[in-house]
Amino acid sequence: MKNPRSLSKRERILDVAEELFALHGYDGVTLRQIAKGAGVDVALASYHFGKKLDLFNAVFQRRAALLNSARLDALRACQQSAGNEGPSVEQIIEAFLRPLELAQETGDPGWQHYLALIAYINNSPYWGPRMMSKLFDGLVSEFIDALRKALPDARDEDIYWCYHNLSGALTLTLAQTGRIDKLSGGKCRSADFEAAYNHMIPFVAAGFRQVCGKETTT
Amino acid sequence: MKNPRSLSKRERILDVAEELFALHGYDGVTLRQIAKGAGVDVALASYHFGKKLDLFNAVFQRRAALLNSARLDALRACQQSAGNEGPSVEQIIEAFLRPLELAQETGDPGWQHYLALIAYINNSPYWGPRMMSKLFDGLVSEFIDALRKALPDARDEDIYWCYHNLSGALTLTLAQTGRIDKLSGGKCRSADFEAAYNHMIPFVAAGFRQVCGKETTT
DNA sequence: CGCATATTTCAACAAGCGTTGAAATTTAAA
DNA sequence: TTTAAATTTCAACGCTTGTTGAAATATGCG
Repeated sequence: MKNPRSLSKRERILDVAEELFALHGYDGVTLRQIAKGAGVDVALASYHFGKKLDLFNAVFQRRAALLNSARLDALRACQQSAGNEGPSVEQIIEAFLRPLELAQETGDPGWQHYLALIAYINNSPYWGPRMMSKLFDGLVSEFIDALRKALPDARDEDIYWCYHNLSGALTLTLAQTGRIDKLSGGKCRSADFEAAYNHMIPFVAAGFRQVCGKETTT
Repeated sequence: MKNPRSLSKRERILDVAEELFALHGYDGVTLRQIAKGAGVDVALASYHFGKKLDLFNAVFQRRAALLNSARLDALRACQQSAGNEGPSVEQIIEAFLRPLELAQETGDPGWQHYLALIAYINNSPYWGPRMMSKLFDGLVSEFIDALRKALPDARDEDIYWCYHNLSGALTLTLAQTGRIDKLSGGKCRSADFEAAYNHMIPFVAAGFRQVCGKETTT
């Protein structure tokens, strides 16, 4: 009985945990809330995942590999199509951001909750260092290498600070706080990731060029 | 006995609460931890502030007015010195960011914790809409008005998205997660706000110009 | 000092927490 | 159908939580 159709309840626990953790953070959610949301007994979460922290990690890990490979594929693709001069800053940033749109493309609301959870973790002084590095530093280093090639005159320090700005803008987007909706009087919608990226890509690319000097490619 | 020298313990509770809330979030901190950190009985927090949520709000409000007026003063100052063409994008962003350096200038570590708390709240889908708007929307609107004048060709929508990018980059900086320290191999330090702003200002200004069209002023 | 008020502690409460062992149920193969 | 394993629930545990009323202490005024 390795894998019967018990996926249902186990998966439902992950889905509810994902949504609640993204909204209220690790300490703001109880196992009983998760169980109630999933229509399941409290003890079932422990049976499937162990401690509360293990469940948190399971939620975090569930979509990590898929997300990482989607972004890495996008980077490889734009590198391939760019010849030996390498891709432009815009193309690299596009590869970094566009795969995140699978959150709406798949129609799975879980992806949106997951990205909000990433934002929560990335912005947390406690969880950030504990969880982000192990899973995302490899990917980020690849993108930074690509940016270094596209900006050969740049000092390393400047590239990292620029990436930091990119990461912050992205993080606030993923967090979905809805603040821009109110500020703009409805002209902008937090949920419109495509509009967010359409503005973020030229914005960030111009910032990189300003701080990190001119490019070699086009 | 309106105001004897009881400021000591009351203030210590606020200081400890500020630091712990910034690090672990609202639900990640107990009143007993705060009391223990302040060297005080649990009940004292309730006596001075009421419910836990009231203490949270008190921490949030304590420095809000001072911070807001410092930033507003900086905006007024750069508007005054800029003649009737108005200040440039750089000058406006500088006025938005530089006052935050009082966190290190005053030598009061509480300011750093406070700014990290702002970052936590601003990035939270739960607290963001509940707390940021009432206190900061007025200030933000003033800065956006100034940016609109400096970028007369821009569509409103574009300005708000660009501000969103600025806000995100700033938020991640204030959160002090230390991720950039590790990623850069020590070349960049999260605690070095001056370096962060020195990179953020030209980065963001270039982004605004790219997305929002050319300026009228110099 | 003596007194009133503000501050602080003490002690306890009801409720909710994560976790666990054992019982009940479902499942899949024989 | 029988059987054994996987899944799910039940019931309870020891502990911590936020909050509160009463007691104790400190403070400042006349």
